[in-house]
Amino acid sequence: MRQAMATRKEVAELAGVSEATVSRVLNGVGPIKESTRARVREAAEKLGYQLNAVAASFARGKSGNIGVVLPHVPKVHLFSTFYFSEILSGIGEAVRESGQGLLLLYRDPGEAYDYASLFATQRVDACLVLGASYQPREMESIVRMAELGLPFCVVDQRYDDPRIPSVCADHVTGSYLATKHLLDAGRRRIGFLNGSARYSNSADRAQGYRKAMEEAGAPADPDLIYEGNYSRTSGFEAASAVRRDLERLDALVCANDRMAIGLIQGLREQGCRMPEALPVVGYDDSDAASLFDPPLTTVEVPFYEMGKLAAERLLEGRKSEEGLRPFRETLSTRLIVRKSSLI
Amino acid sequence: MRQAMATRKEVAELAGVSEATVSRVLNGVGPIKESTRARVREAAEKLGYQLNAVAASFARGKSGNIGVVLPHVPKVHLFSTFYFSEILSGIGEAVRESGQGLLLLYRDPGEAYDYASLFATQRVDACLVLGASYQPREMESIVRMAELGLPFCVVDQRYDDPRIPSVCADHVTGSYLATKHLLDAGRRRIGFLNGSARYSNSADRAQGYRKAMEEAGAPADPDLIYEGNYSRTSGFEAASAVRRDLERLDALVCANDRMAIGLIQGLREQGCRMPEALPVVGYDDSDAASLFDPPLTTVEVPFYEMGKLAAERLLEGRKSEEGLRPFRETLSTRLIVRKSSLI
DNA sequence: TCCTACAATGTACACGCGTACATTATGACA
DNA sequence: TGTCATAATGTACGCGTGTACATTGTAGGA
Repeated sequence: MRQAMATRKEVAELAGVSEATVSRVLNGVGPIKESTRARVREAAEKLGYQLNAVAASFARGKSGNIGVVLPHVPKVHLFSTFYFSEILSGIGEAVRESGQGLLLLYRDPGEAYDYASLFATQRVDACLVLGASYQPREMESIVRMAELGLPFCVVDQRYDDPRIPSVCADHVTGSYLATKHLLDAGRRRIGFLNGSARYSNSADRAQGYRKAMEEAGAPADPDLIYEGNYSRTSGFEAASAVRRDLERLDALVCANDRMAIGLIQGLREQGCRMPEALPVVGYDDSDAASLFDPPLTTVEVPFYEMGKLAAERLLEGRKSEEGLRPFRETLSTRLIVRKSSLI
Repeated sequence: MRQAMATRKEVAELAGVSEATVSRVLNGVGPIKESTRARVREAAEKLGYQLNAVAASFARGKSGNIGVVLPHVPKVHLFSTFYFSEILSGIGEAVRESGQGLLLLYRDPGEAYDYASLFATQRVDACLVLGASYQPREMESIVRMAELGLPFCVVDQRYDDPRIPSVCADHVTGSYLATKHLLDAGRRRIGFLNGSARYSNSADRAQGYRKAMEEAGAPADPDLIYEGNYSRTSGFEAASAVRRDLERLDALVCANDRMAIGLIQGLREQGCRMPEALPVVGYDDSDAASLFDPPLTTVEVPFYEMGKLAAERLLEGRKSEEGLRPFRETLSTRLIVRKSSLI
């Protein structure tokens, strides 16, 4: 039942002009007499004609799509993760306003992903990389994109290479503030539950933590640094180790809220009263942070704004003549005090 | 610095074959001598040649993209909503496996959205509609798609028109179970905080609630039915009205967890002890439900599965010859009892 | 050896658009 | 009226595929 679309030729005939003129009217290009424009518009309307976006992309040599490359983690509902969902919301907002398409792409973390071919095959005109890590193959792929001068931006992952554009958050300060908050409350032996070390933002958090500890003259004890993977489950599992070290611990800083929640749940399961047994601070200020019992002291990170900014920068660059210059934006973070860190 | 891509012609020359053969090898079409296949592969590899996806789409007359149409609500971080994020995660999983592209599209709720033109312009080969409502203009647009026999599927919104394919959840039963749970606990005067009436899933919830009440011989009191918009804020605001009616209320069923949480927070702010003052049940079994204090009794809805199923059905239909036949799948819901509904 | 069937490959073109370049209309000005 | 700049439009072609159809190669049977 799908009716064949009217062709540009038919529109041209009906309006009594050439196909080129139809094209010009529909794209708002070049000088056109007002009467002609009206005739063409009318003819197109009457025939129900619409530009074929694929053909137009082809002729222009641009897909009109911005790609967002996401890690595919089996069994994880990626969009349901505060981190990704917020960043994506920001990206969505910016791209929506621009009229470009938003194409979602999955990559296997750790695998080499051929970003360049995304451009070679013209599936995207520019792309945003989320959840990137320091792993060699992943870095190579990204560096290669930079070498080719392709328009892209990495979100929340720092690389030393200055050619790699990125939008990050100041996790060093965020983590520093979280730790200092506990130190100011008189805690000295503060542990740290970090996420996977392969992300720069994990390293940054660790750095901020260490910095605060050193400044306070209570250097971080390596034995009190735990590693999870940012999942609630990993926090839950870390509870055993933390439980064992409980006598040597005054407080704990977690690299995200989910792990903090998992940890608290795990400790409770092991008979600890929380937060009395161990003040905890989270990180991200996710929805869960304020809803959880106890509400989490945490670090607010402008994920939405980061996504939006990254997309906007990319879209700007797309317009300007000689692509976009590499850039690095770092947005600030902020401590939010709630009950989980109080005795 | 962007190096020009090698052309199919060059590959053909290097391999000593025609362009058609190159195309056949790369698409795995038709019988090809093994030695030829190898030569072509090698040549393509050597030249770093890759099919131009846009050109291929153009030649095929298909974009290779599945569209997901989302409502754009200003200031709402759509992906950060349990409902959308779960459905999207499911869709993402199915589409990822299929090798199609996943194109995100925004529509203004209530406005007429020209779905048909999405196809006419070939931006998508099929599409999924999320967050659709009963509003006349929206319905018209969707019916029009059905009339044109376009491949699409509406998620979690029922229409009477049998030509409209959809994947829904059994909210009547879900809401029925939630209400019955309270009735079984001896509550009689049960109120209902619904979401916007323009969604069929709101109507279904209301119906399940009324059904349970009638069966129990305690017909729903219209005065005890409140309306929010599924946001936490709207739940918070509803607290005033509920507070006023507190003497006439034994318990309250909410149409989603966010509103339930907002309501409880609002009532607490007005000096009520919760859940003692009013047992509440939520709906969705979002992450927040189990984290909140008190943990919410709620109804589990397989949003992820719904998204996945809808996408799979669409992708199947794409393969089969004469498109997809209209279908309606209804997935079941399940009550989960926690503390918010206990005295 | 010739014929036939099918495998393997080549030839040629359409797909629908954007746009460089060519051409014609228009109006201002001398 | 003639000239010229510019507006307005037309002509023609390329973009890189997929694929229908034509052609050639090959093997097996009569």
